[in-house]
Parts: sequence; C-alpha cells; structure tokens
Amino acid sequence: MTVKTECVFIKKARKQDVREKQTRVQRMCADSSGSASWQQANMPRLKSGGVPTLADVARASGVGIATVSRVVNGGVNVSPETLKKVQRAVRRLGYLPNHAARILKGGRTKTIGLLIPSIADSFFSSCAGTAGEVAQAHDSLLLFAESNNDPALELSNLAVLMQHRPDGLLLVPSSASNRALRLFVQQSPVPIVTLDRPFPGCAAVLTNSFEAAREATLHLVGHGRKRILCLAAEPSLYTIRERLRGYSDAMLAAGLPSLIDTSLAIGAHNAETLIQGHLGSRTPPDAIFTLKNSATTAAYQALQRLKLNIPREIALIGFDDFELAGMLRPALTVVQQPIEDVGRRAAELLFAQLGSDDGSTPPASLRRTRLVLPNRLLLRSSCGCRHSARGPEE
Amino acid sequence: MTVKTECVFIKKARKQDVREKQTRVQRMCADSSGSASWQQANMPRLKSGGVPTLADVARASGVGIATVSRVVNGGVNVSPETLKKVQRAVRRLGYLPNHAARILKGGRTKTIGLLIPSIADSFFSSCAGTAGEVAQAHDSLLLFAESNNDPALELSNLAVLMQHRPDGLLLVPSSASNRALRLFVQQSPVPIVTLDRPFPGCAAVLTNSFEAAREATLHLVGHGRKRILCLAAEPSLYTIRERLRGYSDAMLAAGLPSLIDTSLAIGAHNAETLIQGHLGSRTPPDAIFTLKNSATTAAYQALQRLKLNIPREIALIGFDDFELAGMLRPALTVVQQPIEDVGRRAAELLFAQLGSDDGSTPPASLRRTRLVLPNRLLLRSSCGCRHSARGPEE
DNA sequence: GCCGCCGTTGGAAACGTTTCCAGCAAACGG
DNA sequence: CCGTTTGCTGGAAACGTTTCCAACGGCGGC
Repeated sequence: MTVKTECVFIKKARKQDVREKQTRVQRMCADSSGSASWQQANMPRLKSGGVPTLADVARASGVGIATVSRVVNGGVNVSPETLKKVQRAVRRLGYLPNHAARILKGGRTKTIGLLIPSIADSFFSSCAGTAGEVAQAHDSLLLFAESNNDPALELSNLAVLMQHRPDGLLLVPSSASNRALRLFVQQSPVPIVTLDRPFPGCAAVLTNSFEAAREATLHLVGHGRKRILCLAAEPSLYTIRERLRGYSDAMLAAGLPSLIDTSLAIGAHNAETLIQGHLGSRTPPDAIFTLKNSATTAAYQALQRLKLNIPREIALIGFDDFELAGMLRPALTVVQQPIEDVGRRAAELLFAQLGSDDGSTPPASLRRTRLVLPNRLLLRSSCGCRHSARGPEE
Repeated sequence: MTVKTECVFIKKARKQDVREKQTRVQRMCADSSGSASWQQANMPRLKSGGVPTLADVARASGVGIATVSRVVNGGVNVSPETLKKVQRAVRRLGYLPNHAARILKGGRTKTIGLLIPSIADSFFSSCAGTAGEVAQAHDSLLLFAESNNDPALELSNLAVLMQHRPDGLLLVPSSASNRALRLFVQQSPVPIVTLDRPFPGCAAVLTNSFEAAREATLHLVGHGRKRILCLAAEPSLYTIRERLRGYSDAMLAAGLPSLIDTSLAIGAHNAETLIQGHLGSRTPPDAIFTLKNSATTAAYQALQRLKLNIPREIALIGFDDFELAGMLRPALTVVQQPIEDVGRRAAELLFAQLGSDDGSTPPASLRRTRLVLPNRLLLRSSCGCRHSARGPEE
C-alpha cells in the first residue's frame, strides 16, 4: 500500500517537473510581470501550470466548468451576473480556448488546407490571398503546404496536412495521373476543390486555357504572322497542355504549321540561345507565343538583347499578365488570367460543399462542379496592335 | 435500473445518429468503394464510425492501443512480427494520427503562426515561401493570417491564430505603438520573431533601411542632383520611417533641402497629378526617390506619360526590386531587399528559440536577437549611370 | 532452482473541451 | 399547497492520443 502511494507521489512529482519545464520554455518571452497575480493565490497549484484552461477560469470565477464553456460559446442560458463574472475572469486570465481540445470533440476544425506548388509564385500567392479572404469570412484559417509540382512531395505534405484534420482541401494537383493521389482523393473524408488544374473526382475551378490560347494565336495570325513559335515549359502540366492544344488548333485552322519548342527551361540564358537558334534557321519565326510567365519575360529579355524590333520584326504574346507588362517598351500583349477569382471561387465552392454550420445538407451536385473562368486577351503593342500611342494603358 | 439502462440506450442511439451524420457529410467525396472492406467485419460497430483511430487499428490487428501507438511513433520496443502486423493494419485502414489529440497531450503542435499584412504582396509572399521551407525542414506547417496593416484586424486574427496553439509566431507588426499587441507579446507563451519591422520585446529580422536609403540618396547627389523629391506612402510604417530618415540624413549631409511628399496614395493617377504638380513648381525636382514598390511603378508610369526623359531630365531610384525592373527602358535603379533571406532567417531564428525536439535549452539571448540584413543598391540606368549599354543586365 | 533482469505488452490516466443529463430553486397554474 | 414548468448550474462522459506503470514470460547468473 505504501509502495503504491509512493509511486503515485513520484508520478505526480514527475508530472510537475515536466510542467515546470514546459512552462519555463513557454515563458521565455514573458519573463516576470504579466497579469499572473492570480497564480500565487490560495488554490493548490494542481492545474494552472502554463496556459489557462477552462478549469482555471471556472476556479477563478467560482463557477462550474460547464458554465464557463457556455459563456465562452456565446453565453446562452447563463444569468447576466454569472456571465459578467466569468467574462471578467476570462479577460483577467487571458484565457483562449484550446482549439485542439475543441476539435477533438468532433466539430469543425475551422481550418482549410491549401496545397500549392509554391507560395512564392505570384499566381498561387494571389490565389492564396483571395482564398484566405473567403476563409476569414467563414472564420477559418488557411493551413499551407507546398508541393513544388513534385508528386512525392505532394503526397507526403498532403499526409502532414491531413493530420491536422482540415475541414476541406484546396489543391493544385501536380499531375492528374498520380495514382496515389487519385486513391487519396477517392477516400478523402473531406471535400476537395482543385485550382487551375482538374483532377478526377474533384470539383475544380479552372480557366479556359484552350480558348484563350486559340484566341491569342488567331490574333497573331490576324496580324499577318505566318511562322508563330510557341515556347512552352513543362508540358506535363494541364494548363500548358491546354494552351498548346489551343495554339495547335488555331494554327491548324489557319492552315499554318505548328512550331512548338518545349525545351525551354527556366532561365534567361537558355532562352536567348534558344531563340537565337530559331532565328538563325532558314525560316525564322515572325512571332512568338509564350505559354508561361517566366517564358514570356525570358523571351522578352532575349529579344531585347538581340536588338530585335518588337513587333516589327517579331511579335510577342505571353500568357499571364504581370504588373509592369504595360510599362515595357513595347508594352506586352498578354493573356490575363482571372487569378484572384480562381482562389476566391474555389474557396467559395469549398465552403459551399461544407454547408452552413447548422447541419444543413449541401447539394451533392457541388462535388463535381467544374467552374471555368474566362481569360482575357489584353491587347497592348507587342502583338502589332497600336496601343502604345498614349503610353502605358491604365 | 431499467430507466437508467434506457437512458443509456437513448444516449447511445443519439451518439450513433450524430456519428452517422458526420460520416455522411465527410464521405460526400468518398461515395462507395474505398478500402473499407474491414468495416463490415465481425466487430461490434462501437467505434470505427468515420476516420480510423488508434483503437480501430488495435482491434484490426489484435493488439493493444499502446502497442499501436508505439508502432506509429517509430516502433521502439516492439517485436518484429507485431510491428509488421500493426503496420499492415495501419496501411489497410489508411490510419492517420489525429493531430489534435496529439497536441492535446501537451507536445509541440508542429505549427508556426505567420501573421503578415497581405499574402498577395510579393514581398511577404516571398518571405512566406522561404519561411515555409524552413518550417518544412522542421516538419512543421505554416498557419496563415493576414492583418492588412490594421491593428484591430491584426489583434483579432492573432487571437484566432493563438487558439491553434502554434509553437511560435512570425509576425509583421502593423505598428510598434499598438498597446494591446505589446501586452500580448509580453504575455505570449510562445516565442515571437518579427519580420521587416521591430517590436519591443521580440527578436527581429530587419533590413538596413536607413543606410540603404542614405546610400541611394547620396548616389543621386553624386550624379549632381540637387532637388531630390522623396515620395513616400504610409509613413506610419517602420521601414518607411527609416528610409525617410536615411534620405533626410543624406540630404542634410549634402547641404541640400529635403523635399518630402507623403501624400502619395496608391494608384497611378494620383501619382501623375502629384508629380505634375511638383514639376510645375518654381524649382522642379531633378530626381525622385520612391520609398515603396507601388510608389516606384506609379512614379515611373507618371514620368513616362509626361514624356519626361529618364534620367536626363529627371532621375529615379526606387525601393524594392521587381522582376522586370531591369527590362524597362530605361532600366530602373533600385534598392534590392534581401526578401527571401528575411523569411528564412526569421524562421530559423524562431526554430532556434524553440530548441531541438529533445528538451535542450535554447540560449536565452535569442529572445532579443536583432538581425539586420543588408540591402543592395542595384545600379541600372534610371539614376544616371550608364548601365543600359548592353541592355538589361542579367 | 530461485532471483532478478530484460523485452514486450496492455491497462488506464491525463490532456481541455463540449454536451448530455440531472439537480435545484423559483415561478406559476391549478 | 402541490405539481409542473422554466432557467440556471454543475458533474461526468467522451473525443484520440501519449505515457507511466504493472504484468508476464523467458533467460542467465548465483
């Protein structure tokens, strides 16, 4: 018997020790002071080690735990004076609900997972921004992870993400043919909306890459260009493939030969020698259509270095607008993607699938919704149009 | 007795009901199929409602919960055959640890809070990117929130963020004079590192705005400019104030009058009329120094529209590099900030404060560390230098 | 041959919250 | 004056983990 008691004692002492350590570490920033006057109070220091809990508040205000919980959750069925008393204690102790404990009870985590190739890419950071706004409107937080377009990394980060049990997932799938990802999607306990690229079994918010590329190409054709070079990187990506398809389709319709070079890696030097090579051929291109932001700027820089006159000697249209495209000389004609709308609409679609907080039933049709937002051809002067007369457009 | 039993029964039934509903909602995407062959097995359906738990795995593999936990956490002190058996069950059931339950036990949450003004701002999204890399290296996730530089929003989002109990905080404080924020920082249970702007009591990773602004100004002076207009927006921000100080200091040292206009709101039109106003004065500026990316592009656009020759008639240096600054005609001389390093170093500093996973003691000095990273003056041609000879530099 | 050690295992407590239920007092209708 | 409702309150179970401890069997050393 004594042995047992002693064991218990040891156990308690150890617990205390751990607590002590944790607290010390946690307090590293808080040092002394603080509103911790209550800590030296009469209570046995049983609880109240580090961060205040419901029980601490309950003890400090002399009510039950359940009552404090009710107060924290909106204060229904609580008498005014109790309400006030508890609220004071909450403020005094600086109590914040422990989210982990809340979600352990099975409710929403108020968290949306966002898995994108790279947050440093302005396209995806813009998506993240508007998605974050929507999340905030539903007072949820965004949980970020990056995939670098690498299926393996994507999968492992997805696993980490799912351990946090987000209510839903915004996903930019690296590739539609990823078997493991497809399996995950099928078994996913939460709704998934993909951005920018479709994935079988998921709702998706896309842009009409095909039509936009087709339109841009035909625009160049309309300017009398006959040898339009299409520069693409990473044809493994859905959007790039679609744009390629649009380009080819337009060229075919115009009775012109497709001229595609997918060898462009990121980096200006490569672009320069690459373009130089094309220009030196027997039948040099009289226009370039780039399918990607980095390709566009690389091509532009290369053409500048080669002292080629844009658009007289060679026209240029690029995919994806960027801030200063209109300030360049000549101003760049680009396909402008509705980037921010993609993030916003995807998040809205996701929250629609989650349904309102009241257990209302979200229509099952949302699961397969496919939203296609329109790209816009932003005519400036690099395509041959005379938009540069007044300088950069507003 | 019977009453009590009935009560229990009813209770169970209700629970079941809730479970059922949750499961239905959660499964919306999963439909039928899946690897759920084990669900129709012999066991009473006591547990195993939706997402598999440790107990489910334990039952499926015929061992105890504790053993499964050991397997999941690295499999020390588990016999090889048990290990294999449990691992198979884990895979078959698609078990993922419930993060909430884990952190409820008091460990690290493997989560870093990131509170920035706006993720859509390329400066902060770059920071976020590198910070995210560091976080991933410590297999943690980033929890995002935006403040819009609004102290009230900052505080409320901070409260939401803290409910998720991040292990540490990366913060871009909207203002150092925010009393409530200062109170929060003092009592914060977790270490905080601020980015780009200092805050009393926090470690900080900054850039030497003062020196860089001074250097840029003196560079313009060196080109013989005498009336250098400084365009600033939001002088409430630390970095802007520092840059203003650097400018003023340089002008004073050069015996020139400071010419500061802080009335620039974001938007090109305002900049145009604003600059037009300055140019129409009796003593028009012969150089402009802009303290902010948006001000730089606005000024550049305005000068282009007004058909002013840069740098002959008016020189221009801007704060913050951007991708195409070198491709403009003339190429823009800018102060290049070590954006990515800021995010990376800040995250590293934060994790250093957290200490290694083993309860080692992180040196307390880290708490007040202030890292100042150097800005670089990137000479191109808009300041008067002849760097444009070969076209845009690499 | 007994004792104690070691490797392996499972039971059970604890983490902080929500929520069901019961208890209690006051108010109210009969 | 009693029975019932109503409003407020607190106890306690449950969520899924981790981890402490006890138990158990085998084995080597004395």
